[in-house]
Amino acid sequence: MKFNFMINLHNKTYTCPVDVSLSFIRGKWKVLILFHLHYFQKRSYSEIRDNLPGISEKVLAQQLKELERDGMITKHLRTRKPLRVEYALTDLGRSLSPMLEFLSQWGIEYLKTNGIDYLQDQHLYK
Amino acid sequence: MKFNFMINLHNKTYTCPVDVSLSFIRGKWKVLILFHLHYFQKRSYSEIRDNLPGISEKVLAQQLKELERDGMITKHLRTRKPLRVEYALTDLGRSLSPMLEFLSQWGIEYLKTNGIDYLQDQHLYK
DNA sequence: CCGCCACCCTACTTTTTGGTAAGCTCTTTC
DNA sequence: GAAAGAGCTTACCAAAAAGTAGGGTGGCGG
Repeated sequence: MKFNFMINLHNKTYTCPVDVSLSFIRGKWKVLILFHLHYFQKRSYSEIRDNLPGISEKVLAQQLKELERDGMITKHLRTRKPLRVEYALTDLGRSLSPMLEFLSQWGIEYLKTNGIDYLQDQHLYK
Repeated sequence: MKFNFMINLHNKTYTCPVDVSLSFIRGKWKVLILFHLHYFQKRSYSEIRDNLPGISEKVLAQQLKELERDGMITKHLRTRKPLRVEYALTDLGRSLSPMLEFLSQWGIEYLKTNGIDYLQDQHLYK
């Protein structure tokens, strides 16, 4: 039983629907950004940046742009005079929420079985 | 509200549990391999290869090794005389099944809203 | 005994991705 | 009016990931 045929979409080729899904979340920080927005609903540029320790401005701006282009997030101009923006998930982005939650829970579980209690630690560090 | 502290595990640093989860499935083909094994239960090296059009033997062997090292899959020696092996998900690997199913369904949905009926096409190509 | 297939491995190159550092506008704050 | 912060951009460089091309063993089928 084989079904190795290709899917063509947006001038790219995918091996299967999973591959299509993955194309949206590839990139070191994308899922983290999506999870962040899932968790906080609306966030400014600097709020996202400050909660992703290690990300560079270049990469952040880049991935935000790609996520916006792909219809996963929106960028809302709050004020133009002092430039203030707000990022949030779109409906499409929100449709990934179950996965984002799953990844978070799975990670917490994995840490627990490896002797790290994330929730307790979170409490310690706050 | 901020909680930017780090998690240390296996000599690496993670920003949050989601990041921990992601570390297991990074790589262009890993999720595809996992989904494949989720779908077929047991598969040989060449069965996996033939169902991932475009993957090189180098990368396949590499990612299989990493997945094995990370406890996601097992490699079972079926026969030694003619070397025949069988890859399958471990319990840990199987614990990702909900996500694998989700990614597949999400991709199918996405394709549908973009005018591609995957199931129908699958029928056509088989 | 020739070739093919399963099951890889290795050296090397290319591509992709991410990081560094700096700069720029506008605005509020001291 | 200097500094600092939001929200970026750009040029350049490094690292990571993936691709290419070949090699190798050991059956098995003809």
